[in-house]
Amino acid sequence: MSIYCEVIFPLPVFQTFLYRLPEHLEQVVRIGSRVLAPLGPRKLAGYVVEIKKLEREPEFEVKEVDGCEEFVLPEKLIKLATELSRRSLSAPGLFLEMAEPPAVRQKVRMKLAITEKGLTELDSGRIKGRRREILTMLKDRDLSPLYIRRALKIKEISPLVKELAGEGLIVVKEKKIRKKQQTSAVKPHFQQLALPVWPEGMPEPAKKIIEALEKRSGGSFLLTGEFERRLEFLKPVVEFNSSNIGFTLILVPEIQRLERFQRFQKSFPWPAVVWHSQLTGKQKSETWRQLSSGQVRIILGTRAALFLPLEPLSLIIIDEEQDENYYQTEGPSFDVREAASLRALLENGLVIQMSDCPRVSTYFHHQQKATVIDLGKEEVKYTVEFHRQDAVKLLKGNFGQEVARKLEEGEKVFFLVNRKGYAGYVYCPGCGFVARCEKCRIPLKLDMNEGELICDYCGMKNPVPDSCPVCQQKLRPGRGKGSQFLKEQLERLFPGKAVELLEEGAEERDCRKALKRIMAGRSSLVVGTDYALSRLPEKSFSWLVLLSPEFTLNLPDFQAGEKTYSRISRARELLKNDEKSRLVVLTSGPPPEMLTLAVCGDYENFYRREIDYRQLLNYPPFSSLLEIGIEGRSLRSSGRGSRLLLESLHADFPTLELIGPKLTRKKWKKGQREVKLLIRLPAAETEILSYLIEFRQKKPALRLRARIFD
DNA sequence: AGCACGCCGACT
DNA sequence: GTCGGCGTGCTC
Repeated sequence: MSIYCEVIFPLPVFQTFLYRLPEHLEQVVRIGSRVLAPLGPRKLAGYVVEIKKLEREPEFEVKEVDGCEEFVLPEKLIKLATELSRRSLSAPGLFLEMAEPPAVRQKVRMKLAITEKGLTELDSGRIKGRRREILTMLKDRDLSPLYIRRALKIKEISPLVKELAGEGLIVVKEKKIRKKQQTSAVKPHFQQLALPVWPEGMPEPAKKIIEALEKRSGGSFLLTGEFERRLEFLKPVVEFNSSNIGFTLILVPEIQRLERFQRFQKSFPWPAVVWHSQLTGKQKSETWRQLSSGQVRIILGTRAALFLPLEPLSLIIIDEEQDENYYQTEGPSFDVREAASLRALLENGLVIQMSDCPRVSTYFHHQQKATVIDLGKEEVKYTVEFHRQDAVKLLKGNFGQEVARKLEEGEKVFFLVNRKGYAGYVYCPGCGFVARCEKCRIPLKLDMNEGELICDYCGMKNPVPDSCPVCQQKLRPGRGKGSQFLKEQLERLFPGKAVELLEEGAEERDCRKALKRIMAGRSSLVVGTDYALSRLPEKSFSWLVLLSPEFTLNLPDFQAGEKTYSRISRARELLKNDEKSRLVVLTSGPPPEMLTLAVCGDYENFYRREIDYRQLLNYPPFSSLLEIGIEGRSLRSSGRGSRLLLESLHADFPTLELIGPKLTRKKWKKGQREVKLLIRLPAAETEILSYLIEFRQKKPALRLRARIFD
């Protein structure tokens, strides 16, 4: 009787595939083995999740596994992927892919070449249209299909390639890029020190954590307070864990945040490594080798590091737990904080979350469990002032002269703005016409760098019309000025001073250059959006000007308050905390109390207000919300899908409270839109999740995404 | 994801 | 008529 195995492929599908194991692999393949198997016309690498015997042959034709690699994925990571898939409604294979060691994936480079027959046919003039264009391109040199596709703007190239190859007009040359380094089958492993290290002179809460680590009883703590104090507190804890218990993983929300840990990392006697998705193949292989050597005990990284096969992973530290980057929307969407807790649970490990402005729910839950450790913060020394005035008007008066004086003293000023581009819209002063996107119907944003009108929804770029299409008057930029406008005004008001603009869309290289100029003091005026917040060095500005920071407060989002607080909190980090420094807030109306609390870093009072509001409106943590994203192949199909889902939810869960639906846009996939539903969850979340999984099976063309707030 | 199949409008 | 676009369904 043969032995079979179920295989999961890194595809956006929710099924396992059954294969027969050839005899010579029966003893080799294990759960977690990376195997090569035929799927349709192609061969794919997947992971074995089950090995079994069958009473009788299944009805469908079963193919045989083709080969097996040495690498075996730990079962815990398979469990993690499965569980994350269940909660997020993303395909499990996509999570498994994240756990892949470097250099296992073999890349194949495809090149197309024209044949003799192709050349004669081309000369004969019998070939027309697209086919002719492709052959003409190939006359000079071999090209990859991707290159041709882009050059000729063809949507689907593979049928064309197949056709031409079938007629013998071109040949497909496949070149396997050989693996530079074979990943060792040795997984990262942990070596306990011969002599346990017991740190001395620890504060009481640290002892509590160490006890939990030693017992391997799991659990979680929330560390609040100033960053340096957090590190100081963590040092003996990490030292204890890393010498006696297991690996320590420090997670940061984005790559830029790794830098802050450099010094911390070096304060330990063991080599620490960094792991994130931007490492090159070579760097990954090298890091993997270091991990396999058993010397490394501390890993610093982004979400990608969460899937490293570290055993035992006894401590996961999550830095800046409030950071929105922890919710990944690209690829398989999931919450890194949730995944970290799951991973810790599988490893009997402990989680420490850190932040000086934790999410309201996080703070609430930890307060209930008495696991908040507050290390206190620095006293605010800078002065805070509010103005109800337009930035440019303000700068033209006394305020501008003070800024000029500051600049003469060699100090730096940072302006935080909400809006990219030059103006939010352009209009005709004669008839009131506003230029809009033809597809999305929203006003187009004026971008001076591009010299174009850009749609914020679909990313479509349009040339700026010379005049109003209705009455032929000259169009003007409207109110709601953006970063480019402010930069232009600053350059005019402070002639001779370089103004740097830091916002998304700039080349990473240009950004680095700008940062260098700022650091060197060659540029002292900086305009930036949120993009700048994570890149600018801490405590390097003596003036911080926030332009309409209340803007985000009014977004239709129950988390608007905490998001605004966290944004301001992050901006405050850039400000030098001394008597000479100033934080200036420009609002259009009277400043909401929330802002006053945020600019002073008064978390306690912010929290008290916010938690009252949440209770009043029955938002998390007092209820659970389920966010469902529905993405179809077009807006129409997502809309249809969302209505269908709504109806069926209403029918099967009559008491369910629905908030939504609404449209969301995704910047990274221009033009694609998803419909978002928000549901107030009854106690049993599993029930509704299984319901959604069933719904997905009935409507496979829709991509569902689930996220739970509680 | 890739690929095939099938439907539909717009062109040599 | 048929070419190319797009929606749907399948892969052990």
